[in-house]
Amino acid sequence: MPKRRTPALTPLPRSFYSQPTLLLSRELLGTYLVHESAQGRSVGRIVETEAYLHDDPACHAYRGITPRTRVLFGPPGFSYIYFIYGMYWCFNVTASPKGIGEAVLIRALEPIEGLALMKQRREVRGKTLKDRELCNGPGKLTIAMGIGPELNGVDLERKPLYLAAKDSFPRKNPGQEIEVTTRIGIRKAEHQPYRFSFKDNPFVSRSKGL
DNA sequence: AAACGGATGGGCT
DNA sequence: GCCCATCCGTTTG
Repeated sequence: MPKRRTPALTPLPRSFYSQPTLLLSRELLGTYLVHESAQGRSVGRIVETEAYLHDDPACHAYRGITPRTRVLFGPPGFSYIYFIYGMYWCFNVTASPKGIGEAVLIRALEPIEGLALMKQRREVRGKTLKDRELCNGPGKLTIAMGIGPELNGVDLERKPLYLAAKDSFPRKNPGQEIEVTTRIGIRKAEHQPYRFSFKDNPFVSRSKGL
């Protein structure tokens, strides 16, 4: 007796990632991040993003190509995963044409599928978390989704890590108004309105930002 | 509700 | 040696 059908998900094509980065940051809202790992499939709906542009001092690519930022200067639609504060990994989607280093940071997801697996991965000091605490931050969602450094630089057009279109699942939350605020946790170019989120969505990392 | 500090390690001047 | 696109528990108002 099937409890729930799992939809066949198709990765978004390269053309999706080829739009201007600020537009892409908006268009990413509502799409589904999918990781098909050995432990199982987990899916989250993107509800919060931040753009990092080539002329933007807060962008890792601002000072040019280094071993770390190499993937940022490649084609759009690849993963850029970096290590932060000695403990966490943050997941980005590369944007902009080859040779220009821009990206979109994925800051929060609404957990859609594989919640038991997410809770297992995110378990903090033996305590089980609420659904809204699983992916409401860039460092949290990589843990919940099982995304680590081994996935840095992979093509998001293919398994095991990819994005699927907004209509891949029945829409849950009403109210899809997009809110634009300043970015969180940065000290350079902190006034730029480069953060995008679904207004009043309970799964975003914070309700503030401006 | 907001502010604060500790954990913890790679990247780059 | 300083800076971090963070998180979590504790303290303070």
